[in-house]
Amino acid sequence: MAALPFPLPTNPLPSLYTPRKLHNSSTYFASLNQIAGNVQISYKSYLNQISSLCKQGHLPEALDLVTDLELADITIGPDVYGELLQGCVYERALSLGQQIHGRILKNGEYIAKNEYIETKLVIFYSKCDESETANRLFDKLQVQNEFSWAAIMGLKSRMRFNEEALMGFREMHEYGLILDNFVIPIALKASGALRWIGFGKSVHGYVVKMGLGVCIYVASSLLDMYGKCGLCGDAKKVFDKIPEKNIVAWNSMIVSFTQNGRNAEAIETFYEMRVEGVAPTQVTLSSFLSASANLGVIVEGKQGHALAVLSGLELTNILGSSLINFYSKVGLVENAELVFSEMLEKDTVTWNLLVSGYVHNGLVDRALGLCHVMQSENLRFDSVTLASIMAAAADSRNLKLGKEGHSFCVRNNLESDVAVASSIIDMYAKCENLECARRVFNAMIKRDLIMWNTLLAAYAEQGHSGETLKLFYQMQLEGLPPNVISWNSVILGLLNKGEVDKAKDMFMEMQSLGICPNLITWTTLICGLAQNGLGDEAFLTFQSMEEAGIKPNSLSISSLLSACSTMASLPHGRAIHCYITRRELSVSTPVLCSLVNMYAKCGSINQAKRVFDMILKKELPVYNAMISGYALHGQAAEALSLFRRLKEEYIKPDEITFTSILSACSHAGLVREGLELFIDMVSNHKIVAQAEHYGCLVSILSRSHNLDEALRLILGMPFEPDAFIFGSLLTACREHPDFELKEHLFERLLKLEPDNSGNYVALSNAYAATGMWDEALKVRGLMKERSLRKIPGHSLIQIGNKTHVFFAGDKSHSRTKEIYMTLALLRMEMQSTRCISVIS
DNA sequence: ATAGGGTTAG
Repeated sequence: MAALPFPLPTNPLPSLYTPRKLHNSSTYFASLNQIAGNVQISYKSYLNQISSLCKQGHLPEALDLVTDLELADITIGPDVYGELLQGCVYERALSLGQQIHGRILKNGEYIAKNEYIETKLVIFYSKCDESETANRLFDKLQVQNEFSWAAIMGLKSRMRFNEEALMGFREMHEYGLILDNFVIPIALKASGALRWIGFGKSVHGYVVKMGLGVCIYVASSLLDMYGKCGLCGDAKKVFDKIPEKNIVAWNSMIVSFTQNGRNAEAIETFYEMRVEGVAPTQVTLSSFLSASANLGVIVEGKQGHALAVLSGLELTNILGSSLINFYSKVGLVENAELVFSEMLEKDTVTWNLLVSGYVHNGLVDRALGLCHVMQSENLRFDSVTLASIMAAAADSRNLKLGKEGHSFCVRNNLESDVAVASSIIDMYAKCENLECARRVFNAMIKRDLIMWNTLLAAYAEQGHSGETLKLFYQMQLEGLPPNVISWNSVILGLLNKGEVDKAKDMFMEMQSLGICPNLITWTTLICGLAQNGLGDEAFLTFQSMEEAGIKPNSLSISSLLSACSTMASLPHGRAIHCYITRRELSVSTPVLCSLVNMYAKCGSINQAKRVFDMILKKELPVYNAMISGYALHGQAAEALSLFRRLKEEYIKPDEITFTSILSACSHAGLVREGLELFIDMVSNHKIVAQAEHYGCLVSILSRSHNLDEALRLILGMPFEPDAFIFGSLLTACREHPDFELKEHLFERLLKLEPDNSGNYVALSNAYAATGMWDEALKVRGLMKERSLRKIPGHSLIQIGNKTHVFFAGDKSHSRTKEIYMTLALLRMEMQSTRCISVIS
């Protein structure tokens, strides 16, 4: 016998491989006894040594011992090979395991046909994800026991062949094998992945019947399955019944909440876990960070980061990515960059996240810069990042970025991804390039509901109700039933086209088909009614919405407030303001802006100022709203002083600010200020002048009797004049006696916007301003003929050098004779007759 | 057994 490299233990321990419970194979015990009978004591010691070496991962050393035994001519039993294979399973040591497999085959059928060894081999190949070998061996098995079944099902589940895994589960049951606490988690995982809640629930029933619920593996799998199926309530019930929750149970609960959008509950559960004194892991913290990011809660997320550092957790891909995601979602880009630089290992997701983070925070240049770095390091951004880049391009109407992204997709074959394609379609639509959007849509082979909805929304937004409906029916012909979002788009398209009755019909029809209108449906309808001049109906609808138990969120509140502005209805606006206060709804910046806007547009500039003053931390949009309010009220001095205050607080004005301030100057006839501001905008702020800015300039110039100068300016513009510019010109030359000029402008306007009632109003006002009442009335008649409705609202009326603003139902100005005249004009706008009588 | 990023409606 060869010398041993270490002394033998004097009191050898019993064999380490005790059969797992539920094992009932008789051949297994037979082979064990056979070996035990004719083996010397040293065999057991060797087995012990081999076993402990295997457990510590010293597989080559263990193999050396086996060689020693072979050289000593000692018959090696299945137990030794079993230990070795188990070691290979722990280490996922494929090639070593294959060597051992070879030795087993060499040693003849006695070992190779042993059930225990056969099973172990199936387990080994399964764990190493060697599907083919594992399945081949499994099919050749003499006895397919619970162990081999569990291994094969685990393999199928890892390969995401979830249906197959569940079929196996069923088959096992049919063969009368016991479904133990090892296979049940696999079956539950597969049901969760497939969202087969029915199957999952029946497994739950079995678990209860067999009393397997006490097993923590089974319980946490159950909880995970319910979470994956979107049933957080059931997940919570399972969770609450677990007497001693381990970290996996806690994590699964937190993950379930996060993945179902119940972020607040995820955070709450995390705190409960902290109270219990359970130490968080990476899984805990990445989910917690995800929840914090979704809620935009900075303090919590930072606590998570601190805790990760305190717990000494490594900054792995997943934890680091979660941190980057959190910091960029809450706007702390520098922190995201810091984490990124601290990470030792980075994968595509990490890079992509920082790119998306930049895009999300409007740092498009930095995002593109990072994309270049990625490319130079031969890393590719994948479909997920591209989808978010395209969404950003869509939001910022950045066609250039969008096209760059699109061509990248084409070059890298990413456009076949439905999510990417949808975001490309949306980008083209938002950049008012419907043809390109349509082309991308048509080129797709596979189209999902979201993609159809994207295109529907694109046509609806532009008021192409006919095309929207066509698509709506086409998708149904292709077997895709529309959902609420599809219906919402159809209704929006009709409302944008002014087809109110059809929109209302659709609203009824969707309900009769069992599609429940959601918050957006209601808001769309309410705003559409308001925009089509049906204010009272809009408010009745708002009441119906409340009765239906739908609570407005901050976005729908903003929409409702702008509906009030459209109607110029102060009472309705006040009602909503009260509603906000009464319900103690959170007042976000957009809501505050809409409030300021609403009060200004409904004629109550003082109330607007009061809301403005109440805002503690004033951001640019709030300033913009207030400045535009002053502009509307002709209070140019106040607008200018607010503009100065903005600069004092180092807030950078944007193009919207300049639009408002320029229009204030134009209404007040401040020529010098207006021109200076225009130059400030272009040269200091590097803002490219848009049609609105030129429009204001035109009206400034023409009001200072520089109509010729204005016309020259338009000819020198870098783009074609749009409807806004013609509109400004028409308004600007109101008092100009040139009848033909007005008609010409009107014709150009109608070509651009045939259905805009505002153009008719502008022309009739222009006629009226020079006393051409008959012509003014004729235009009104034409409007009626074409069944265009005048939208009630404020009116800007030029008298002499000054612009006056009037609001529907506003009596506060009706003092002077001048005012009387303008009120008459206003009446005329509203009713188109009776104007003469008011004047007299 | 548990873990990170995306696309549609106002």
